Amino acid sequence: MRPGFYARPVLEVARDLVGCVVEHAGCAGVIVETEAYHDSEPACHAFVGLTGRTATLFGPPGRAYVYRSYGIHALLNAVCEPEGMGAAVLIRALEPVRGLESMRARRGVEQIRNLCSGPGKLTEALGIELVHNGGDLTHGPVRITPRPRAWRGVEVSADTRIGISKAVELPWRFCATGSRFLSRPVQVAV
DNA sequence: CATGGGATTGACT
DNA sequence: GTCAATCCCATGC
Repeated sequence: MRPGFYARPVLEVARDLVGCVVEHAGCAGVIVETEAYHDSEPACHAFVGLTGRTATLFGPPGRAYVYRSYGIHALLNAVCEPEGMGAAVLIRALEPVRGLESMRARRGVEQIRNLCSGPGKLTEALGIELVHNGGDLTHGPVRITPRPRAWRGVEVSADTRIGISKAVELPWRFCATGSRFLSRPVQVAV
């Protein structure tokens, strides 16, 4: 990504990352779902301040923050805002575009829609592990590249975040409108 | 040092 | 709808 892309307010980056491409180990997918986290609100790991666990979140923008969830899954985030701010964008779902056979082998499932439709699924599909925590997302090995031409005008929908117990009301989830590869559908207003 | 709580998923009723 | 699997680490004594 261009210099300074990640050193912006996390809500802007979360919206702009939709349509961009995550690559690792010969696999790639277009981001169709993200969530923003910021140290000002209690759902963010950085809310507790600077600790060993959250050091990456407070570090330079444009790095990967990878952590283990529920003892099982590795979840991929992009660190945002200037160094010293604890903020990141959680990558929640991809539309697979390259390396589908490798993804199928790692995931043990065949259906394309089931390969990367969740934050723990996409890290398993691409082979992203805890060792990638702190890595540079512009140079790899885990990389994020700008929107392909076909995704430049993608429409983005906002929704509330998933799977958290605090600050549940914030509309900080961003999805490619109408995508069939989301972890869950966007809540429709009644 | 002991405890407890997850930014989840898949299997099962 | 329920529930277990299972790792990391912040917190509190």
